[in-house]
Order: sequence, then structure tokens, then C-alpha cells
Amino acid sequence: MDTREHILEAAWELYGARGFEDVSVRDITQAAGVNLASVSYHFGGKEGLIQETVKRCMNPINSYRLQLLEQAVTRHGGVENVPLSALMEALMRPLVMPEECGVQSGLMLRLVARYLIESDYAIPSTSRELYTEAFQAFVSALIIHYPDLEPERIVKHIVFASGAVVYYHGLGKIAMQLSSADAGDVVEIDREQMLKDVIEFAMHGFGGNNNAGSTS
Amino acid sequence: MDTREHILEAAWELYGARGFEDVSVRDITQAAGVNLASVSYHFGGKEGLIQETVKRCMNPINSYRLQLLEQAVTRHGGVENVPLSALMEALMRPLVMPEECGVQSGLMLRLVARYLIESDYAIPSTSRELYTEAFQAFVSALIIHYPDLEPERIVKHIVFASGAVVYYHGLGKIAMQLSSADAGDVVEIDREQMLKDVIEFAMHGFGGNNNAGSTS
DNA sequence: AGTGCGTTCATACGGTCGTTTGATATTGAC
DNA sequence: GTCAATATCAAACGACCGTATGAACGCACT
Repeated sequence: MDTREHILEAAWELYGARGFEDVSVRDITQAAGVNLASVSYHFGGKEGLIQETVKRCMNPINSYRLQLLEQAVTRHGGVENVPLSALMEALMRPLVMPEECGVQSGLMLRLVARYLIESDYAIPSTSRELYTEAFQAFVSALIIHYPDLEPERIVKHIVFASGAVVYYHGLGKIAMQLSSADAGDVVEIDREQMLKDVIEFAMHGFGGNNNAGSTS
Repeated sequence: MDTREHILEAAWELYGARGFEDVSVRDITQAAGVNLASVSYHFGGKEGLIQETVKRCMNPINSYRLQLLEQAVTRHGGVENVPLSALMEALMRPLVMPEECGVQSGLMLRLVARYLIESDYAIPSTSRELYTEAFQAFVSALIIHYPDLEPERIVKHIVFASGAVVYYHGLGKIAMQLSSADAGDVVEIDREQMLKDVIEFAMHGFGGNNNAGSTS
């Protein structure tokens, strides 16, 4: 019965390293040391295995978000006392440091890319619930800080902030190279610094909208 | 000789609609009404056709950016007089409305997704030059508004802003659905509004870092 | 008319893919 | 020990892929 687990581990590694489409069922079963047919048997096919992998990627991230949020709430004694920066960090950190919740960043980026392209690609229902829960928890918390912002606008800003960090995560190197005069030098990205930067950027993006109190 | 052009048009359409990997050479030649071998003959193979398509996608976007920037400069009489919002719009609009420069947004998103995942995937050299030119033009312009920001930080912010809008472009619908109580309702995104929102968000993100003032 | 070259064509090749099959091995309850 | 359910196995299937091949065609030029 741990054949199933071996497959999932190999899939986890290979999908993260090379992507869903570029890894064959044979690659996975070979790496896992199991028979080719096992994937069909245990997951109903390649797509089933991908779905299971997706679940195991999304859920830790959203769980981690909720966990960080909860920690911040207890530390500061109440949602209303959590500073905005801590809120943003709880939202962002799992995207910047997915390894902290057991998810390799390559897999996370591939997952995002997949949804970026196939907007009709369905989120597995169990993951969807958790995702929704996390999303709404942060919207609720942010509404406290910005009572004058419509929820829709808050959602937008969460998406903006998420996009900023994911994009920088995946494309930051390229941009740095494009901007530098010498295209040859290799740039390494400090992720902890990146987290700080994007939090600052996003906070100002949020804050800018309630400068005059109630806009709109 | 317009076989080549027919292929490019079909590739343009199909790659944009279904992605690079999911469209076979046969699909393209069939849609173009040309022989299967034509792709190898004219482009050296599938990868060559993809590269050509990538060029035809990136170049208009960066040209459009430069064009909008130039228009803004002449309209306001000098780079130093261009308001920040116009600068941001020139940077962002081609990403939000790629159709305005002849690029369908599906193709643009797929291209971004590709680079998001395969960070070693090389940008075609001719596109790279144009991309670099556009990037550096905006960095230079932004330095005028924020002389106290290191260029590196400005690059970061450009990436943040780009990521925000691309991500929202591709994933906004999903986020809206997640945040709404009723998961069934379909949300349509107003792209012109999205552009305004992301410009505002990014401007505040920029502005927040330049506490020393000296804007415009 | 004939030649040479760029282009198009039908067809085939070798390979990889996801899935299926039917036999065999393993397990656990009685 | 028996038996049925579960799990694993080697092997094969059919489909599709990107590319290569060599013949046929169009056409300017002599």
C-alpha cells in the first residue's frame, strides 16, 4: 500500500523539477521503483495523479497562511490588533517560502502557471474549500483595517500583491538581467528580502486608497 | 512564399488558444491548409516556429510600451514632466490590453507562464534587445521621479507592478469566485478598470518608498 | 526546350505517450 | 488451508508526435 505513497513522492519531485506535461508516467514509476500500471490502478490515470499532487501543493500553502494568521492573532490579542504588515506577511510568506510548509517552490510556480493559463482548470474541491476559507479569512481581517474599502477592492489588492510576489519569484532573475548593463552576470535573489520588499510595496498599495478616509 | 505567413497565422491562433505544448505541428499545418513538412522547411522544426511566434508576441508589446512612453513625453514636453501615472500606464497598458498592439492576451499569458516556469528558457536575441531597451527606458524615466531610489529597487517595483497586473489578468476570475459566497456566479473582469486599479496600486507602492519627497 | 532552384507534396520512420490486459502474487478473514 | 479481494507485474496496444525522405511541381533564366 505504500506503492501509492512512493508514486506520490516521485511525482512530487519530478513534477516540481520538470513540470506536469514534461514528466511521463514512466518517469515517475521508474523513479518510484514501482510498476507502470500502478498509476492507473491507484489514481485512475495521469490526470488523477496530477490532481492529487495539486492538492498536496495547495493545501499546505493555505493551511500555512491560516496558521500564520492565527499565530499573529493570538500574539497580538485579537484580529483588530494585528498590524497590517503581519497580515501581509501571513498572506505572502507561504508563497515566497513554500518550503516552510513542505512545498517546493518549483511546484508552486508550476501550479500558478497552470492556473494562469487554463482558467477553466478546476481546483480540486477539497482544496477549493480550504482556499476559500483562507481567502475569506484574510479579506475579513483586512476589512477591519480598511473598513471603507469595498470587499471587492480588497480582493483585488490581495490578488495584486500575490501576483507581485509570485511574478518576482519566477521572473525576478530575468528582469534583473534585462536591467543590468552586463547581461552576463548572474543574479541571485534574496527571498527574505523579497518578502520584505513586496510586503512594503503591497502595504503602500493598500494604504494609498484610504488616505482620505472613505473614498468612492 | 505566403505559406510561411499562413503557418505563422495559424500558429498564432492555435498557440494562443491552446498553448505551445498542446498544439501539434499537424494541427497548425492543417489549420493553415499547408503541408506538414512546411514547418520543418520554413522554421527548421517546431521549436523554430515557437521562437518566431514568441518574437511576434514580445516585440509588439515592448514596442507599444516605448511608443506610449514617447507619446507621453512629447505630450508633456520632456521626460521630467510626464506624470507618474502616465508612466505607469505606458508600462502596464500593453500587458492589460495586448490586443491594442495586435497581440491576443491568451498568447501573452502563455508566454509569461512559460518564462515563469522555465527560467532558463532563452529570450530570442532580437526580442531581448527590444525588451532591454524598453525596460531601461522606464527605469531611466522612473529614476527622475524617484532620484533617491536605487535603480535595483525601481526594477523590483516594475516587476511587482507587472506581476500584479498579469496575475490579476489570468487569475482574477478565480479569486473573485473564491471570495464570493456563491461560487456559482460568473464574474467578468473590466480590463479598463483593472488597468486603473493596478496603476493606482503600483503608484502608491512606488510612492511609499520615497518618503524624501521630490515627486514630479 | 531544357536546366536549376526554391517550394510543396504524400508518405513513412522511429519514438514516446497513457492506458489496458490478463496473469501472478499478496493479503486477510473464516 | 481455502478462497476471494486486493495489489503488482510484464507485456502489449493504439494513438499521436516531430522529423526525414525523395519525388513532383512551378518558374525564372538561358
